[in-house]
Amino acid sequence: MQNTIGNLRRAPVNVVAGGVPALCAQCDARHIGLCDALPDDDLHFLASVARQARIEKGRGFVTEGDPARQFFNINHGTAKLFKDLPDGRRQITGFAGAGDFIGLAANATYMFGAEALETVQLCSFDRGELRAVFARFPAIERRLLDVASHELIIAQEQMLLLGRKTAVERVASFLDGWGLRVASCQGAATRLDLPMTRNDLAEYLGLTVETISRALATLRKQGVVAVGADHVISVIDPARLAAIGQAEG
Amino acid sequence: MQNTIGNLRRAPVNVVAGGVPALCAQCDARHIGLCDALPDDDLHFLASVARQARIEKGRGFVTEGDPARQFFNINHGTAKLFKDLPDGRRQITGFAGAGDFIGLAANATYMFGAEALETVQLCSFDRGELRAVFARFPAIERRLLDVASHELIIAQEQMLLLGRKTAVERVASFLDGWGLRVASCQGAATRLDLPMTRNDLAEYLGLTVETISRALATLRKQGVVAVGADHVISVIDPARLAAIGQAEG
DNA sequence: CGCGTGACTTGATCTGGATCAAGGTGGCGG
DNA sequence: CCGCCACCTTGATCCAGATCAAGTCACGCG
Repeated sequence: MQNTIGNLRRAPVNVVAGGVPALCAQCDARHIGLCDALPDDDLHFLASVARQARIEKGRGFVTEGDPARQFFNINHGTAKLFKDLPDGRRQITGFAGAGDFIGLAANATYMFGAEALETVQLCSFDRGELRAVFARFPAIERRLLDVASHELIIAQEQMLLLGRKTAVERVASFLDGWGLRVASCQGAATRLDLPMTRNDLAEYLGLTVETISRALATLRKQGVVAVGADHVISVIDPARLAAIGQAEG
Repeated sequence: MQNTIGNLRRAPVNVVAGGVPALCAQCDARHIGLCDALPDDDLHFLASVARQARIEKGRGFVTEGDPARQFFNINHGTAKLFKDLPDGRRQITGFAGAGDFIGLAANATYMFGAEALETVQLCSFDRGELRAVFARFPAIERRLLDVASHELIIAQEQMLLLGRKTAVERVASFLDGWGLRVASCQGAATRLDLPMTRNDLAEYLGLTVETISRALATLRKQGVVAVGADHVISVIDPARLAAIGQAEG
């Protein structure tokens, strides 16, 4: 239950003349997620209540059960969100990347844990101060409702996956979904650069590492993907991958 | 993709002097869910944009893929929400009862199907008109964000269940959760009156009917529950049930 | 350079829950 | 009253994925 963020600091609100706050200028999420709902001017107000932090790879920054004092918005990097059972079984409930909001699914205490898969940069907002932000910018609250609704859709998709899909279907679904995710930022990518280990994948898809490995081998033998070194997976046949993931194949 | 609601009608806004709209008077959800966020006066405005409908047991009223034109708020009865795979595999993503809101997890089209488990009464709101409601009552939008956040917590809990729990743990989790749910309305109940069949349960918990039956038999033999006729299950040892569901036992 | 360690793969075996099969029970229409 | 049908239970067998086991590979470190 220790404070997992040591290096929080009040964000400096340096303003480039006529531009966006320095804090936001090189933020990967400037034009997605929360902040895109605001004109540049209002962004200054938001930046003034934000603190920026850098989380090293492998470091946890949310502990399930801790009082939920802050929201987070990821600027750069990827984190995993998870829930554990007392005996160590773990379910990763999602991966959060640039623009993603962490902390919606919380009441008094966090109902999940979070850990950086790679070095993560994020903005954190005090939950109390956020009330003030809502009052001033109803657009943000509306945006949050949209975000939450979308997360609900993703969550239901994941329940279908966990409850009903086979191992190969789960892996295909994941790769297809991850492809769409990066495609929405960059162009349609054939080369996926995954930030997570096979073990993370297993904990996300409700399987074991060995089964992930075998499912990837199956997809490779079918000529659907090519498995490279260092977490790189190339999609050879995107249509087939999608079909398998949707259980149409 | 046919319209599954045949008997929608414009709700009459009969006002009992100094009271709540007649539409809302005997609504089970009057003091939970959406409407509790409003004083009686404002309720009239809300009622004026609501249509009330009655869905017979076993009747579907949302079809995945249909254009998402309305939100629903259940007044009475229970419905199941689900997602299907092309080959017929089904995952029930949740059960919605009085006060529960249906339609958050949708964008242009519904991303799930819904069907009444017992005769259901509900209010439906046109999504367009709801914009106007938001503008007039920001409290509702805030409430919806709370609702969505809470649903997100439930969804993550369910992912943990589907991805990592054993059959007996899943059934225990469900019974424990259902017990808490009815306890929050009525007092702590030892006698659970379930509206769904064993098959629904299986589709909710990612199992088969047979496994549900066996898991209940196990819990019965352990003296944790008693299985009665007609969907009645009595909780003999609530603490033990909760422990098994949380995988602490 | 050798050694230790963490991530991954592949093979052999085991097992929890699925599938297949056979009743039991109760409501309901004729 | 009977026969049908939907729902549930219990038993026998099967199998997808877990578990156990053994390597391979890349990398950091003394």
